[in-house]
Amino acid sequence: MKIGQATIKDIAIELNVSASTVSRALKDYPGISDETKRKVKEVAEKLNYRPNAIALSLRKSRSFTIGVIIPEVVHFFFSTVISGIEEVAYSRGYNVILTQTNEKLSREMSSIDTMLSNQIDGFLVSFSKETTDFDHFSRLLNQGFPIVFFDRVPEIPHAISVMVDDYKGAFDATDHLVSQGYRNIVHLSGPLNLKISRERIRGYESALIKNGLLVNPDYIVECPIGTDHESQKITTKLLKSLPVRPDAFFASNDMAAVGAMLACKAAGLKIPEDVGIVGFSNWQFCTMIDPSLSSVSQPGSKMGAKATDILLDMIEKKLDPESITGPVVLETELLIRKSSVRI
Amino acid sequence: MKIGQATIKDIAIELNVSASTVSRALKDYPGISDETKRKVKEVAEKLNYRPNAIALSLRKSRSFTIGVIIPEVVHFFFSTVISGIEEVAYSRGYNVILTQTNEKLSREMSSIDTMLSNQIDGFLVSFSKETTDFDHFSRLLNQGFPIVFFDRVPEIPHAISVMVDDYKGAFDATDHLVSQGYRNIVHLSGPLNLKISRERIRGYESALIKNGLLVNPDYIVECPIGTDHESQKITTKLLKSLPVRPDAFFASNDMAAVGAMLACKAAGLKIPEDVGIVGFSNWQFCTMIDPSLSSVSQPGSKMGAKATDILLDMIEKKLDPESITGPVVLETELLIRKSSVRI
DNA sequence: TTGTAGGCGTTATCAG
DNA sequence: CTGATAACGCCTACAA
Repeated sequence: MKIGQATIKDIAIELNVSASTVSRALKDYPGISDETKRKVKEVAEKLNYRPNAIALSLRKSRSFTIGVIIPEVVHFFFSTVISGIEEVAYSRGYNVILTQTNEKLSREMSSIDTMLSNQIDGFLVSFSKETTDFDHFSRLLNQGFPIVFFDRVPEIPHAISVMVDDYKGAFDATDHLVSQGYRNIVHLSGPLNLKISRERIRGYESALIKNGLLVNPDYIVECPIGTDHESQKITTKLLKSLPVRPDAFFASNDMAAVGAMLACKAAGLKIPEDVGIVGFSNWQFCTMIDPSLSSVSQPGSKMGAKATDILLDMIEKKLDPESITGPVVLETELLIRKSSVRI
Repeated sequence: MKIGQATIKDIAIELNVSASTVSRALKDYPGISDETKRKVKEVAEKLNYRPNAIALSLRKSRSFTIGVIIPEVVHFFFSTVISGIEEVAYSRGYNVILTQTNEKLSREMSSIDTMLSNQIDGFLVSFSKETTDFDHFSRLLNQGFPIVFFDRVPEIPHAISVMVDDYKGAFDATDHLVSQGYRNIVHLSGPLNLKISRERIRGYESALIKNGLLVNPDYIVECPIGTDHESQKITTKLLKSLPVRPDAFFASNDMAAVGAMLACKAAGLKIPEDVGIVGFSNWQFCTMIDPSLSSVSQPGSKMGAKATDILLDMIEKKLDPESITGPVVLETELLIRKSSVRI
């Protein structure tokens, strides 16, 4: 038994035919005798033949591999995106090469480089926080290299991107709180330099206005870090400092929502009777806490799946990039649980 | 400007030299005039030359890519492992191809197949819950193919594995519960076909015995799926069926622990006063729930990093597989929080 | 129905 | 110091 993988050549030698015959027989080409096909397949089986994808890639200048560039793997939302990506890629016969930037631009660039070296067929990108200049992407786009951005999307022409409707998600959440009779709704916002944070604030404000409520700037509080710890401290302070006690919190992320919940409980307030709470992202723990946390779900897995489908369509020329004009916006869904239902 | 990537040939033509000269110049081979080197590098830069890793792989029968097979990406523990893997692989110049099995054996096998087709240099594997027969791995191991198992490790000779000390983790957790005065401790176990589950059971039993308590088989209950939902149902039933009401639950994973917590609360039991609870894995939400959940932390990132280092050492022949006799065992740490402290 | 030759991009080997 | 050639494994015109 030869060391290493059996090749077409090995089969050919064994059967005293040419390599091309074997190649054709294996792929059921017309014009190969059934007898030969049978024999070839038999020997292939016997030798445990496995086509060498590398040789194929070289030949076809296609690797059937896509590169995924993501800020951090250990992040629930991104992990769901990866999962969606992997699902679709697998079902369509593509491999996924994964790299995380840890929010470093330098690493983003070097990863792009090695992936290109590896002849990947396209990129799926959510760029790092350090990335403010998009030349390294524009250059590729201009060459017609397939790239689909998700979640964090750049403002450059011809870039195809997939994102969620942050505005509507925030609007729905706030509107729901109002419909439950809450009136003094605090918004625990994300970092104001992020567009998603600003969009969510916009949604929150619109919902208040639509319902004839006043927008009070004191009720919009930034939670720059976004941990439960931070938000717990902030909420505790708010409960004491605000002239009118808030009766609801809409947080820009679930961890912040949990912080608010813990702070309220500590202050002796009952949820949802005294205070309603809604988060954003629908992390797994939403159903595990008590009371269960209402949240605006971001379809991470769907986003990954959608982005991948678009990318693969581009790669396979099933899709004309020109046909996509704006970003693909996925719907969020307000999942109503116990933390915000009192009627 | 040619479409697609520039090749060595393009540089050669541009400079009227041979391809081999270019190849050598680019790699600073001895015996190439500085003048030529300079010119070659200049043109390479100009044409934005990037070596074709695929061609290299074909030539060297090495892809500088490792394959990672994991049950689920959306799983806090595994995402930390992936992160550790990616870190080390990146720093050592390897690519990571990722695949999730979704706990399906069939998918595990087919992923192995495509990865082998892609000439990966080695595997990092945590197998699926369905995997009870390890022939597909043994075969590779016998051929000398580099594989490192992590977390879920098989019991086959010559398999190299990295795991945490499940026995000790479970022992510590149970011992802690006893020290807090809990006496009727139920263990919600993982699937019994996984070695980690059995090790945790062993740790649980040892701790009871050490403390002079009886091991009651009825108090060891399997939660095959491991969701909070499942465990909630199981716990609710247990609370009714067991002759002596349990006063503590040690769960093999945090989600199951949360399920138990919810079930106890629903039954009107106070935590930690009436019932103590400890989980396993230290998921992020442990600190976010009320009461906060004690848990045995598993160093996921470290596990991924360690497994990758070993694998790459094997691949690069820096390591004699024979030199590793037993599994590499990483320490767990019991994080004590409110759910289990009543003294 | 099958075989031959050439090439995908690179590099090792052997000649000059 | 540099060039020609072959080979990694596979596919596909073109020939036979």
